[in-house]
Amino acid sequence: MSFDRVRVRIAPSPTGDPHVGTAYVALFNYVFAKKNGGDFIIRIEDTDQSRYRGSSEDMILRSLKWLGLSWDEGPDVGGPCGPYRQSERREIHAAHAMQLVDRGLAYRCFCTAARLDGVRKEQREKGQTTGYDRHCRDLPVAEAERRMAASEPFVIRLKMPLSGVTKFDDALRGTVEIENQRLDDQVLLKSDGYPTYHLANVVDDHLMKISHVMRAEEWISSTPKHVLLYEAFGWEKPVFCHLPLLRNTDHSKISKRKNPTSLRYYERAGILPDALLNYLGLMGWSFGDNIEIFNVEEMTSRFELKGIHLGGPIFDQTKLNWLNNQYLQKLSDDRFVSLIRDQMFAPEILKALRPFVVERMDRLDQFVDKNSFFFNGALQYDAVPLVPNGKTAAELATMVSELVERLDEEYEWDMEHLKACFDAHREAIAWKPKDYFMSVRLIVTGRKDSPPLFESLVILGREMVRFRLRDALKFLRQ
RNA sequence: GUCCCCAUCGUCUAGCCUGGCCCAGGACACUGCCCUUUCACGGCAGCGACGGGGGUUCAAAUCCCCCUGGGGACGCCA
Repeated sequence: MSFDRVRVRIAPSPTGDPHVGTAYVALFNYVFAKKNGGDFIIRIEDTDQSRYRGSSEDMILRSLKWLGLSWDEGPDVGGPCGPYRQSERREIHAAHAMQLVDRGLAYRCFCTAARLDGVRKEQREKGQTTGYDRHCRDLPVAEAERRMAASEPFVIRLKMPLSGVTKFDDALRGTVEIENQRLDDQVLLKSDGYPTYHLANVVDDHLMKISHVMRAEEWISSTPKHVLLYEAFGWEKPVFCHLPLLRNTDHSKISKRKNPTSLRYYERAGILPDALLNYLGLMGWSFGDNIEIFNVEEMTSRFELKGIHLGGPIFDQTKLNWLNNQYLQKLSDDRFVSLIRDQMFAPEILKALRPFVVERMDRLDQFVDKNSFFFNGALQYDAVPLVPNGKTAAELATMVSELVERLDEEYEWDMEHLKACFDAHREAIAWKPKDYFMSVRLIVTGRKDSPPLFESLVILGREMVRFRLRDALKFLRQ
């Protein structure tokens, strides 16, 4: 038997802002599905309750819609293979894990996190590869039963073969193989009853009849584990295809620390969805005939998996801007007007702004100038005294980089949380409030006479604030 | 460290599979010129790459090997 229909999926994890890498993988999956008359599916992989963020799923779906990518099945539209949210499929995953235990292909492991940490630490010190030492692999059934009865927490691990080689064919790279003895006894089911990525992914891909697994390159090394799982269940494997990883300018995997990665940032920065999609289509793929400007339909008509170039492309803001300019020039009057009016000067933003700005202006014609920082992207820092008296640029830079770290940890973006976060940081480094907040104010708003700081931060949004802080950091360190 | 993946201008890439048409084409960026009351757009020109070494071959960016370099993975995260 083989798959009678092309079905692909993207499986974002709702742990934060919608990521540009998700859009990248989504585009290629989408185009591949359309090219082959298949289905494009979205499945939410929310199996990590510690990192789960309630609003994240909505933001992801919203951003993908903004881009204009539509899906045939997903958590919001449903479909024949639902539910499309993994947290709602826990019983299915647990049952599959148990099936493997019953067949002797998986086992219960009672090792504590502390023990595992210790094992890893020791391995690292000896210069060995870290991995589970299989302490519980051969636990007598009776003992396992006894400890279970005593309600000791446990996980279920897959019994990897101790010898031999596991191989799979990557649609772009050919055969990839790895010696089984290098494979860790992967956790399938966590002690909280949720599945790990590996289990949930394989089970759901199979149940959802996914024919091609197109995902980022970072998954290559765990693919053999997935292959072994397919084999343990006796299921037909999909075609695996690992896409290159988007990179920062320093060639590392793209990350929010070094590059804006949130789709919401690009939307707010006024990048047009078509331009972003077009740019993403240029990453590792080319249209041919020296044509660089194309839409998704055109990309679909020419798309071939084999045409994907495997070198990791650097996400270059400058070229994105150029492309966006090309699209801007082609916009119709109506579209241009509605974008400026509804997006740049959205009524919600103006309303949110009003209470803080009215008292600072005498005439309407001052509005744009006094509040330009709400609408601008990068600010000019050479004309403002960012560094307080008595401090050095290096000290300010250190302060800002710590602040960015702290803000990245802060999930809630409201007055209360921001204030607590800033106060804690300021106290920790013992800066005078005046120096501390004036520097932040200048960095974020570019001027001394701005509306109240926290209100401004809230309205500006996390993405723009992070962008400005990092931008200032670059300025301070140059 | 171990394993895996990758390797053409600074960046995105074409060419590589099916060696010769490639003293390597396009785009971004950069520089200069033109257009222009400014800036931008646009046009033109310039700068700029097959990582190194071995093979195979009449012939290698293209095939093979080694080295180097880069990246990823080594979690009860995905």
